[in-house]
Amino acid sequence: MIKITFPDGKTKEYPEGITGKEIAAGIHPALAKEVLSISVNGEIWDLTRPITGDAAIRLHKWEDEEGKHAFWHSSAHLMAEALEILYPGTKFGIGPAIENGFYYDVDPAGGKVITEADLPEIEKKMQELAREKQTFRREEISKKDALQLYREKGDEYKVELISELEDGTITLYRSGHFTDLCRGPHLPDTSPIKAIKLLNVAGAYWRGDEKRKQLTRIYGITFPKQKMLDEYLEMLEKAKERDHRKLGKELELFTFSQKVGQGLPLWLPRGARLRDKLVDFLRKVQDIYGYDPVVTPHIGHKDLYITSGHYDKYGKDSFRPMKTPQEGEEFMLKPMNCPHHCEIYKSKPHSYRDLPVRLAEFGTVYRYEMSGELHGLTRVRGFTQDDAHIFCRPDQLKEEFIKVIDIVFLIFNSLGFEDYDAQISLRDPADTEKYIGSDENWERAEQAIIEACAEKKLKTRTVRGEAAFYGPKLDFMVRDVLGRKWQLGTIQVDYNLPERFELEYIGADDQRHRPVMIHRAPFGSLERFVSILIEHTGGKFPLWLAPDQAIVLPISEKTQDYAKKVLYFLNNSDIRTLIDNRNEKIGRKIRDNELLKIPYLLIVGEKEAESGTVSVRRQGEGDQGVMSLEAFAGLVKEEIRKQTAAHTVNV
RNA sequence: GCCGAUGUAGCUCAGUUGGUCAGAGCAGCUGAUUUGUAAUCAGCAGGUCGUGGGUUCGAAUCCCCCCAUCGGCUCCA
Repeated sequence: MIKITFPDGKTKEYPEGITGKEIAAGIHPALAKEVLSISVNGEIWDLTRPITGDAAIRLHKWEDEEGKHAFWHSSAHLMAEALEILYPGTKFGIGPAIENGFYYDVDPAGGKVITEADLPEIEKKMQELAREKQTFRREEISKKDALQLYREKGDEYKVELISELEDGTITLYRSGHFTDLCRGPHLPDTSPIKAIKLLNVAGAYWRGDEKRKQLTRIYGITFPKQKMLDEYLEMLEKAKERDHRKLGKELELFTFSQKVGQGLPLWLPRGARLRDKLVDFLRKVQDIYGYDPVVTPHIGHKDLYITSGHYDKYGKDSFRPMKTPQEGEEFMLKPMNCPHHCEIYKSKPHSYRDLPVRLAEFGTVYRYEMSGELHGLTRVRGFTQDDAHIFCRPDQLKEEFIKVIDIVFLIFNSLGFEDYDAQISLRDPADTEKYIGSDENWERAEQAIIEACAEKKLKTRTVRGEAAFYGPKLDFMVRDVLGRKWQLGTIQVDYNLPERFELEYIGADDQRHRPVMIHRAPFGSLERFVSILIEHTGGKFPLWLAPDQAIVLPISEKTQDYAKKVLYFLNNSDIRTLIDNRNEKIGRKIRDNELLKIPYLLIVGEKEAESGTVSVRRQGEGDQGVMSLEAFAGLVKEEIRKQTAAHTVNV
């Protein structure tokens, strides 16, 4: 007998070799049907794998990540089996479960190109196979046998994977006619896989290495019930409605022109107004936090970037230098503001008493991004950073870092961004070659970040090897409507540029010292920030940011004069107001302006004209009743006051 | 950059096997209507079918180059 400990701490004796499935069935037959995988002493197992010693277990259902994981992993195998049947000779790379579904990287035989048109057929085959209720059988195999198996099969990808594994840890899973090298775990059989949807096909480099062969990656998702799949697909459709590229067009926020060039956004009046509001907001915050504004040109001498090291590192990936016609001097579009700011720092001597010096600029930079990377406003070739560089003493590093985290918090709180990841990126200790700077400085900077995050109680994920070449950093990442992650705010420590630009300050000891630099951009770039803001709000911006806050809708021409009075009154009260003077019925004006997501629609007819009032309609919420102009202006002011109260700065 | 898909009026889309196939709705313009909380009616105008080649008696439709967009991969100072 063995002792099994349940998550609630209770224990029970079972015969040796009992399986998760049997334990579940013993608790309740219904549970046995729902359970998908089991954790045994913290390791996720198949439900059918015999437990041979005392163990702490957890049973996983669909609601648990571990349950979904087994479900989707098994689905990937099911798809692989379907592919092997439909396209014999297909070779297989890896096929993991992912956050939403699964994929498999495959190399079809005979130059077959799998496209989206093939997906329905694959889905159909998967359905057939799932209904066969194929069992997944786990099998331990020696490295030698595994290698032989896949050499015979001619699958060089699996051979490569196996050759990197340790003998004694290799397992195969067999289901139907398909055998896969796999760590598991899997469902007992394929029967729970009821609803299948293959989503898209993409190219993916083998082992993520662009120098190696590109395999065909097929993404899919499966569910235990058709209804769940329908709901998932509906959710995806809804998310697409909030895509900033779609809303940007519909709400006339920004556009692109092939003639201007790809990845170069054109901000339309409504978008520019929104952007200006964000800039005003951050300027105010930065004033309070002791930043000094600076302005620098869009181009800089090539020598500037040779000094900064950017030319060496990124010269090939930048827009090519341009030459002056007479002297042939080379200039570059600026890819970074920091070299310019370093020169500003150098323009006069600094005392330790002056530090920190905080130079801020909404600086527009240009970077050559590969064409396949461009994406709406989130990834562009010309963008404006809410950039600033803090030059401080080494002993001020942590405190300055904390202040920047405060600014990021302030922005995220003000705009209701709650769902973000904070990632500390440290250097890869195994490969210190690719980084610039002394070990001692790296160590000190990494500690400062870690401590600052701990002090601000910021939940972070630490990733080694993700640091910039010049220093460690803290990034704030958010997701777009389709779940893709993007970096917004960033705070980066840099010991490198002060060195390269020979920046100095005079210390209390009357000696020259080198300052430390912090690069920071709480929005990241205005383009990306606005794209996320659009998706986050679905285009319904908070009143203080809305490009147009109200629109006056006269019922007929008879009330146009009064409507104009209302317009002037509100504009004079600093409420951004428009008028809809079209010769249309009121229902039409309401519909069109609701769709433009203007926060307040003010309907004025003869009744309102007589009494000096407006009939107020809040976007998305309907009629709010009639009120005087003064009362409406007060309402708007109060709403804005509440929204911007979150901006209160505590320094 | 790589793999795959897509590209028809400002927008959203129809165009069957190459032969009145250059269309519709919305937007725009003109006129009528003077309107009370999510689309008033009528008329007009608008496109070298992404660009450039090619095949053909004939190409939006077939082939090739290029450009852009979309989904991924890789990259992201």
